[in-house]
Formats: sequence, structure tokens, C-alpha cells
Amino acid sequence: MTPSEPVPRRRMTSHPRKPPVIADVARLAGVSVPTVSRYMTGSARVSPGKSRLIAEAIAALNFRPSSVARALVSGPPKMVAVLTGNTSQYGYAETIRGIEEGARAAGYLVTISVVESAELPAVEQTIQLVLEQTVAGLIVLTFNPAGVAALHALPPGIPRVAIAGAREKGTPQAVLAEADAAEELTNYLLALGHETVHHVRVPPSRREDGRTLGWRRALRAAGKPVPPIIESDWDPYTGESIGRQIAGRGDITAVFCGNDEIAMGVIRGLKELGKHVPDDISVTGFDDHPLAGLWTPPLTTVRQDFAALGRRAWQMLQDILDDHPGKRFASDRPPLVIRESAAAPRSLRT
Amino acid sequence: MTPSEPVPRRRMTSHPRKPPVIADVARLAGVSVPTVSRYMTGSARVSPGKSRLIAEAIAALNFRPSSVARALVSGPPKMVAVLTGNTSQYGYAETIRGIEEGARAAGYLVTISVVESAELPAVEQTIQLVLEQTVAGLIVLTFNPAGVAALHALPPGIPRVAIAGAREKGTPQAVLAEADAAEELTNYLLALGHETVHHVRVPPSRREDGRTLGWRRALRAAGKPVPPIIESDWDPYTGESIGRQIAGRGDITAVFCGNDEIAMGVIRGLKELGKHVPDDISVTGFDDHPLAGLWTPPLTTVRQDFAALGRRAWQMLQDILDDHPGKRFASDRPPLVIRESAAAPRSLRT
DNA sequence: TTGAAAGCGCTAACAA
DNA sequence: TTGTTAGCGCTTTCAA
Repeated sequence: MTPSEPVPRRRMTSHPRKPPVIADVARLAGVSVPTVSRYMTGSARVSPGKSRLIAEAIAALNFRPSSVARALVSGPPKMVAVLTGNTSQYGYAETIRGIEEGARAAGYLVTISVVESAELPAVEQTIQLVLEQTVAGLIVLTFNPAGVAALHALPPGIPRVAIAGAREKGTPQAVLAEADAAEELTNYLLALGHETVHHVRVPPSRREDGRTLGWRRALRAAGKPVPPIIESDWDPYTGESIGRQIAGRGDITAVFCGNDEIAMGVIRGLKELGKHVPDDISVTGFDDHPLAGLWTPPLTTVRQDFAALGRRAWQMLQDILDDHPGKRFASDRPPLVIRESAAAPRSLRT
Repeated sequence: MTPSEPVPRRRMTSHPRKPPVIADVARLAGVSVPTVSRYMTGSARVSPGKSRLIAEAIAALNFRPSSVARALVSGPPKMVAVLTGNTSQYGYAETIRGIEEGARAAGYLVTISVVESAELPAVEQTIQLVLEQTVAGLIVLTFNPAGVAALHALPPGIPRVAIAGAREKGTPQAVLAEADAAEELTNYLLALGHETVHHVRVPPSRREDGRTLGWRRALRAAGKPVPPIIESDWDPYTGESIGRQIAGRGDITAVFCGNDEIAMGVIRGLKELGKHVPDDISVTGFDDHPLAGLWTPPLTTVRQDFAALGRRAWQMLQDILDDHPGKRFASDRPPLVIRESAAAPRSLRT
């Protein structure tokens, strides 16, 4: 605040509402401060008479003990922070839900901080904000570049767990084995008879995501050509326009999309230009979005259990906080979910 | 961790490795505690020589000041809590994103706590957990009964804002004018020529939600019959089975669903039994889900800007925290979004 | 069972 | 510019 600014004045009349402190209660109840403390915490017996007086005083003043002061005496607050990119996307929201669930069960509170971009000033500002509060530990979602940047910008010494697609050495992490799942999905498409599989990829968290990796691996292993990657962002409408482009290309018979929402967009775009899925072209997603099974046609995809991933990460962090050794790496294998958006190519059908 | 990495020391020391405190830094740097404090906060100049020594000591000890102790001296921590039901649903996630965005811009951190059910023990436990931390204020999402219960169970004296469908007296709140929007949507359907409009409702936060209210109001005003409500939960698959039921009923020509995801399910169920939307039956949603425009057919719905709602609520809370008076009630009118899932009834078409 | 006294880790007020 | 002295609001010895 600069000196020239008019000082917002707290009206003397209506706002002398300084919250009551324990001493006020003690005074009103006619006992000592420690006695009130003992009453509040139940750490020692307090005589019934004084208990009643204290209870009345507390009620009269509407007293609530300051958790800050309390924390100063009795250890750090039970709070963990989650550093994340965008939160409203399905995978993020589910992961955070899992973390929160686990943490709450253990009596920890979760604080969420969004890292808007991978630019260093933004990242550092957010981290600073978080570390100003006392958090017992951090869980960083490195699904996107901003998250990765945040993980790297974190000062040493604070317990942390990364939730990631890609392996991040030096940091305990919980991951979903995307690459293996993507490989399996690609192989499934190949087994259906497709000559190759095209890949629409969503923005990777680093140079290459597991999904893309697994796709390429499967193609290479099968000796199939690896077509150029079609780039997309996170917006389903981008998928739609990609679908319209693809509709004009007779050479594409199978498309593996980086996530379900993009796959839905692609199918929609294809449909708009008269292409039928899966008769004309097979399209698969990734994630098993809640609407994937209700799409037309229902999406063949890979089920990523983000909530379980979040719980898993919490578990790892808790182990670290409790000074249990524990594993430093946990990986779950997402299963293939076969529905109706993929089939044999037209050339092989009767 | 790979074997080549340096083994973390202190293996021998018993595990409660106590974090360094400011006194440790002062001792190591050979200065007094307040000097270190001044260096850290920049509240007064510190000579270059000592600055260097202090910086070195801080680095050597990997010291980070305790925000708890700091808070005790200099006011409550910049943290607000969000109490919410399920978080992974679209509306919730978006709302929280809006809150977080506003709060972060103001230098506040947001902590999320999920209230699992409206049962008192669960509600109180969560509230207790939150209040044990020191939060400057609370934002409660009362979209569902659990949220409403949480709001009511909150002890007095803590700054709070409710985000709600329904009006909640005594608490400042930010709402979306659902009832008006639902009324407009119903009128739109009626204007298309439908004899009446059926309503599939999602679980209301209290006795009746704005959506249901507006629907009924429109029907009454138009002198149309008010058909019995069809109850649904939040699961899109429930919508699907409702759609299949509806397919068998010739009397239904227009359906107003409580949200987009249910509408998508209903359309899917209808389609499975050979009914065409909107030729055979009109179906509308509510929310304008990110996939609403890509559904087949694209959904006619109402756009609820949840992120803006969240930002608005934050704004109100901030005003309260800053002791600005400000409005105690903010309502936004969600606009109708006309796409293709509603049309004139078959009887009126050529 | 109770109260007096001593901190928890930090910052603010006051001298030097 | 620096150190000394007081607290912030609470819990925890330690006597009584």
C-alpha cells in the first residue's frame, strides 16, 4: 500500500470484532488459562463446576481456539498440497478426488494449486504461495508441461510424490502404465486387420507421452509403417475438425486418439461428412470417460482409474511422511475396454 | 532410487529429523535471530556481509520459515476452504476452478474438502478437519444435500459464502438463476408446439431445485398439464435406461432433463430403441457440458458458467474478508443455447 | 484438580 | 544496521 492511497478505514464502531482468545474465556469463567485449555483438549480432568462455567463462557464468547497457535505448539498442520495443471478436465478432477479421499481418511486436508503455465515466473509464484503455508508434503500432477516445470522448480527437502505419465527419476511417483496399454490397444487394432494405425495426440507433458510411445512401439514391432502424428489440443472441437480432415483421406482406416474427448470429437467430425464409425473407419480413445460407453458408437478405449492413481499417490506420500520406507514407484496397468468404435477395416469385411 | 544415487544420510539418527529453525540459522551465521528475520522478510536493511552469511546458512540448513509461527504473529494465513460434494462432476470441477483462479490472483490458497454425505457425523467430521486448520473463510457448494448440511452445521463467526441453486437466507451467496433459465427453456419447447414438457430431474439439493421450479412455473403459466416428474440420479447410464422407458411411451414428445449428461443418456437410450431425436421426441439438457455441442444431435441446453460463478463467490468472500460491505447476493442469468436436439413435435411437421 | 511459569518459531518495538 | 526484549495464543511442564 502506498502512502498516497487512502487508507481503508476499519470503522471503529462496527468492527472491533477481534476474535476472543482463550484468556477471555478464562477471565469470564474465573479460572486460569491452562484450565480452559485442559477443558478444550480433554488432556486432563476438569472439575464439573468449572467445566460448566467454562462451557458457558465459551458459548457466550463464541470462542474457537486458534489453530495457528495450537499448531505452533503441537506440530505442523495436517495439510498436503496438490500442484496441478488445469483441474476441470476429467482425468485431473478424478485424480484429485482420489487424493482427497485418501488424505481425508488420514485426517489430512488437501490444498489445490493450479500452475497456469510452464513459464518460470508463474510456476515459481505458485510454488511460493504454497510453501508459504506449511504443508507436510506435496503431490505434483505432471500430466502437462506446467506440472513438470513445477516439479522441477520445487526446492529440495520437502516430501513429494509425482503423479505422472512419464518416469521422473529422483522423485517417488505413481503412474499409470500408459505405454503398455497404448501398445495393447494398437495391437488390438492391428489384429483387426488394419494396415496401420494413425495417432491423434494430445499435448504431451514432455517430449513424448506413454501413449504415443506405446503406439509407436506396437507399430514398429509389427513391422507396420509409422504414419505422421496428427497433433491436437485438449479441446473436443479440435477433434471434430480433425475428424473432418480425416474424412477426406481414404488411406486412414484406424485412428488411435490421445483421449476419449478428442475421439468423440473425431467421430463427430467424421459423421458430419458422412463417414461411419466403425464401418468406414475405426476410432479409439483413451481414459474411459464417463460418457465413453454412451457415445455413438460406444467407444473402444483404455480404462484409466485416475481416482485409484490419486489414492495410490497419497499412500506413497503418507509413507514418506510417516518415515516408512515404502516403494518409490507404483505403476498400474490400465485395461483395454472393447466396445464398438473399432472393427475390421472395410476391405476385410464381407 | 537407483543404487548410484547418494544415500540419504541421517539414516542413523532417529527418524524425527527436526526441521531447522531460525535460531539455527542465526547461530550458524553468527548473527541474531531478528537479523535473520529481517533478511528473510526484507523488512529492514541487512548489511551485505551478514546477508551473505545468512544466505549461506539458510542454504546449508535448507531452512524454510514456519508459516505457522509467522501466522501467529502476523495474522491468519491466506487460505480459504471449499466445502463441496462430489468434485469430479463437471459443474463442481468448473466452479472450483473459478474459485481457485480468483483466490490465487489475490494471493490466497484454496483447500478442498469433500463432504461425503448429508449424515451429521460425516458432515461434522469434515468441518472439524477444516476448522482445525486456520482458514480465513469458507465457500460452501450447496448443489447437493451434503453441501446444504455442511452449510447448516458450520459454527457461527466464520466468514462464509454459499454457492447455491436455491436461496439460503442469512448467508451471502452467489447463485445461477436456474429457475428463470428453466422457465425460458420450457417456454421455448412449448413455443415449438409441444402439448407439454416432461421433466427428468436429478437429485435436488433440497426439496425442489430451481430447474424443476422454473419448469413447473412455465407449464402452469401456459395452462399446460404438469406431468409427473421422472426421477434420475447423476449417472448418465440412468439416463440411458430412462430413455429406453420413454421410448415406449407415445405420449411424450418433449423432455427437459436436469443436466446434459442425463440428457445424453436419455438420447442414447431412445436411439437404442429406434427413436430419433428430435424428429420423434425432443430432449434438452442443462449446463452446456463441453461435449454438449458434439453430441448427436447437438444438445439444446442452458449455458451455466460455473467458473464465473466460482469467481463471483470468491469475490464476495474477499469483500467480506476485507471488511468491505458488498452485496450479499449475486445472481447470474444463464442463457439458452439452441442447438438441434429440440424441434416441433412430429404432429406439427410437414 | 488447579495455577504459575515456560516455551513453540517467528516478527515488531525499542534501544544502542 | 544491529541486538535485546516482548509478545502472538496456545499447550505443557512442574509444583502446589
